[in-house]
Amino acid sequence: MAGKVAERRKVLREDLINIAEATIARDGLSGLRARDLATQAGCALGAIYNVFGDLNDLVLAVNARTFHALGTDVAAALAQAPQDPTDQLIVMGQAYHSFAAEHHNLWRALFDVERAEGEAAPDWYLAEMGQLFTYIHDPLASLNPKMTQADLLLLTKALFSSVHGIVLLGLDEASAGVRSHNIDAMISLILKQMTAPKSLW
Amino acid sequence: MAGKVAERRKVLREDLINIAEATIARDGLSGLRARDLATQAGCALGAIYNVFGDLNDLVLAVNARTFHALGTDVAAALAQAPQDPTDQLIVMGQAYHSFAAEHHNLWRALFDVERAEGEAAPDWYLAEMGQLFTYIHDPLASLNPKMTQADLLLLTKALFSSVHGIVLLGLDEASAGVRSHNIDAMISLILKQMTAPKSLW
DNA sequence: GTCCTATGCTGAACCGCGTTCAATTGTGAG
DNA sequence: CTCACAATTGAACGCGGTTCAGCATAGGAC
Repeated sequence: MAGKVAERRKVLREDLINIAEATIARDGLSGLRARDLATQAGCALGAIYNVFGDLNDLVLAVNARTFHALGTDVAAALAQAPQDPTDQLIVMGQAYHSFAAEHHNLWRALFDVERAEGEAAPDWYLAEMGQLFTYIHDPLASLNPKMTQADLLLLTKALFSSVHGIVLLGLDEASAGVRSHNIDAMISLILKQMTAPKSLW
Repeated sequence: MAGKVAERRKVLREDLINIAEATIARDGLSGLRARDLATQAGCALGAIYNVFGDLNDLVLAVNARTFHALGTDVAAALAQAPQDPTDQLIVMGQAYHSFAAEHHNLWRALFDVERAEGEAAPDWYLAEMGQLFTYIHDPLASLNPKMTQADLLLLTKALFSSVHGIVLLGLDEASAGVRSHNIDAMISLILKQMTAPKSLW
């Protein structure tokens, strides 16, 4: 039977991604153990390495899913948002925060995964990132019709990075009593002021 | 001889911190190995554990130094900055960027170190962080004399987080060709706009 | 059906690493 | 000098990712 092996591996691959996803969500990236994975998947320890080069590759597969889900959430928020570009940015920023808070361990794994020194980011990463940037770019472009592409790109990256930083540090101290609505307030504050008409351009 | 043991340990403690600092700076946090440390310090493997509870404690000691050096750099930049509060914020943000770029691995270790789930941050961390926040808070207060303390704190945290996010993501892709002056441009862009008079308060 | 070979699968073993603790060495009071 | 106690040592432990020699299986030839 042609492709029997390929199919078995495909099923195992999906199983392993599902289990790894659940494990990371529950215990964090450092809670992922090859032996536990094999036990839960009902496969041999070595079988993992027939499907993935190493555990890091498996984590990257989980991350691809996570990143895609993140993109979907942000897109859904954008679709329901008002027409006002500033509101759109705020809604997306808060959707980003919401996703990170609800899937904290999976979201952290996106950034905590080991990346080889000079290695280029995988295609799916660039594609998802590009999509997120487009969502941000478009409202900004409509707010600043005269801005050059280069400046728009800079602004896009700056705002994404700012929201990311606010969420990152905000969730880090979340256990220390920082309230979720404070994070949303900071996101809203930054985005409102950054899109306010007092233009510096 | 009184205190002979204590003195020997003190010297070893300093040696270990120095070696760990150099190792992290060269090879990153994951390049730190107990056996290498012992070899380089000319001590027994177990001796490390007479001085530090575990390797994480040693990393925290390195981080304390790094954080202090960061605070000193930012303070020095502030001291040489113009009187204009916005310029002061920009100079500090760029000093933060500069420190992170020049001591990338040590700076990353500040955030990559393992922190126990519910464990409170150590005192030195809170003290240094408070100092940094004061540097940011004061120019903001002079720019917004009518703002409440709570709002000022929110703005302070939001701006710190934003600059942190810009530097973090900027340096991550630094190998991928993002130029350092772009990071500075983003920092300047955010801080100028966020302190622009078009007040939302 | 039976044999045979090539291919896939398995899990015991390997290695590196943080950490421990029984055995050794050093210390200083009497 | 002696002794009791403390400090130091480094071999050994446990854990976890990864490998690979040996076993199982599939499927073609007859």
